[in-house]
Amino acid sequence: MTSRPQVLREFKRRRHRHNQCVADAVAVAESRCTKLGYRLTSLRRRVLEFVWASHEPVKAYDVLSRLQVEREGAAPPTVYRALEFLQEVGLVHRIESLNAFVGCGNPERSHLGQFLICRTCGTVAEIDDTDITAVIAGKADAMGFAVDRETIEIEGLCAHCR
Amino acid sequence: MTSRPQVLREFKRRRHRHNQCVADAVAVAESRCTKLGYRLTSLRRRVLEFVWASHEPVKAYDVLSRLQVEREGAAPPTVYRALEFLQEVGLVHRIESLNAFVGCGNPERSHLGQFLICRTCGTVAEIDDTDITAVIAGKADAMGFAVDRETIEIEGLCAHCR
DNA sequence: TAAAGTAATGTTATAATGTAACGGTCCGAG
DNA sequence: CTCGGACCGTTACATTATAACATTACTTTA
Repeated sequence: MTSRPQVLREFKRRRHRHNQCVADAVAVAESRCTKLGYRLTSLRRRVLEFVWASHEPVKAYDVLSRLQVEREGAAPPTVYRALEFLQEVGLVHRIESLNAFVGCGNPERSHLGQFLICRTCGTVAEIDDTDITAVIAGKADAMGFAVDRETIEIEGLCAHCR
Repeated sequence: MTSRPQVLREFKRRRHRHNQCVADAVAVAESRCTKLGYRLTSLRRRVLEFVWASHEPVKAYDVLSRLQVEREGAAPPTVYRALEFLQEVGLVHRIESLNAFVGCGNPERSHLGQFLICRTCGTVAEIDDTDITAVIAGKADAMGFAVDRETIEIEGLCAHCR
């Protein structure tokens, strides 16, 4: 098992310029959609911003509530469709164990979905670790299993909350 | 990364004496509950049997339908309570990405929840792999994160379905 | 630029999944 | 045998998600 350079995104410090996180995410989204020929409509951008409202997973119906403040006719499909789009483009991940969504800070690199979830503060860190992927791929391969998608959600206590 | 002996449960052959799987599971459940001082009531046993009806994940409401055939008053809480109990005792795992449940064949050893899920035949294999756990624990540790629970659900194609 | 085609969103309804709360019943300990 | 806690019945409701069809907005091309 060789160790290679990899994306190790960290838990955000409690205080940081979060507006910047959102702005960066939107900028990345713009360029990614342009590159792929998809449309980041105002609805999709707004939903993305709501998902990025924190580093905690956000529920679809919470996004809906916020959306309804400014968009009268918003209904569940409005949100679910936008979220589905954002997932397909890799801008958002779904956390299966929480029925919730988090922004992906690095859509170019990762569609894996390896998450550390703090059960106290709720913050999620996405790690896109090639060693983990490699070990799993190796084990799966030994069983003749071809991996398509991995869902890895690790619950525990983050460094801040210990 | 040293390789140690580990439980590598296999995908079941298409044709096998499945009654035996169920019978074994119930026997294990009996002895485990006895050992821990819990009661495997007839309701809980029946729900366990329904979960073991196949090697595919079973939905709570499917269990409910079957239960209602023989138990007039069965309602969602009936099933969810039994499933919660079975999970706590380690006899059943919840597959988060499917909102469904599978039996655990080896409750003594594993509460980890590492699953290979074939997207064609739906069959699930539980692997309780110490290498995977170790790699993840190592990475988490490097970030100061203390792991409580891991949810690992790998979707792909099993050897049969390739 | 107008028409036609496609993508996106609005809208209504409903499906699927899960839980709260309270009351009754059963079972084992004393 | 009776008391207390565990288990289950029952009703109601909360949460999460999708189907289906109508309308609007955008893009392409003649």
